[in-house]
Amino acid sequence: MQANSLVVLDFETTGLSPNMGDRAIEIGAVKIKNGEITESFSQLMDPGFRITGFIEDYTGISNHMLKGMPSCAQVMGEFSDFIGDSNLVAHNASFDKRFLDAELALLSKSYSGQFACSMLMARRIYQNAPTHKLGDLIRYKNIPSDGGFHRALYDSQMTVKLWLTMLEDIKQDYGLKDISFSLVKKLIKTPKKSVHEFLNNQK
DNA sequence: TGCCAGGCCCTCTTTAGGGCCTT
Repeated sequence: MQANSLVVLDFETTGLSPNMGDRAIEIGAVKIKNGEITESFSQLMDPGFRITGFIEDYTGISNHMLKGMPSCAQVMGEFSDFIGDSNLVAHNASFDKRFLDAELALLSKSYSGQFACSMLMARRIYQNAPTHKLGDLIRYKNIPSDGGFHRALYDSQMTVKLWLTMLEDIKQDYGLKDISFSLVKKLIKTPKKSVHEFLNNQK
């Protein structure tokens, strides 16, 4: 079982809204246990229609690359097995959750883990960062990267690094030995102006 | 071809509007 594991995931999609007919075209994910990367998942998938030039430019994923790739149903079925009962993290998780829920609903599948959002976390921990975009936060924290954002596995790998950096910063700044997923969920619900007080009370 | 959404969060707020994030 994977009760202690966390899956950090990122979708590339045909647009912003599954309610408007958008589909996933790539899923990238990294599984971590006790702060260590144990597995990864990366797969392009055919949404069943041509993607726009904007999405080709934005992601670097072309219609040519998607031709012959397995269907969303096949890939998401495999991804459902990958995530198991892990908790889930994504940057601006409300976006990735919408697509995960929509794709799995088409397969009559669901998942038992809970989502946490690295962007909402960063807005609380790094309140002075100029922006809370993933790429900008990576630069803000001087985390090594080659700047090749907007592919699913790469972005999920960068999100893992940001996530582990945030946990380490909290531990050091507030003298905490361990940070549970439930503590993270409470932190994300804490108003920004009360974050310092909240973390001080966790000792 | 060109267009689309939605949750969070702040403020000149809560009977609202707009920027930030994600593709």
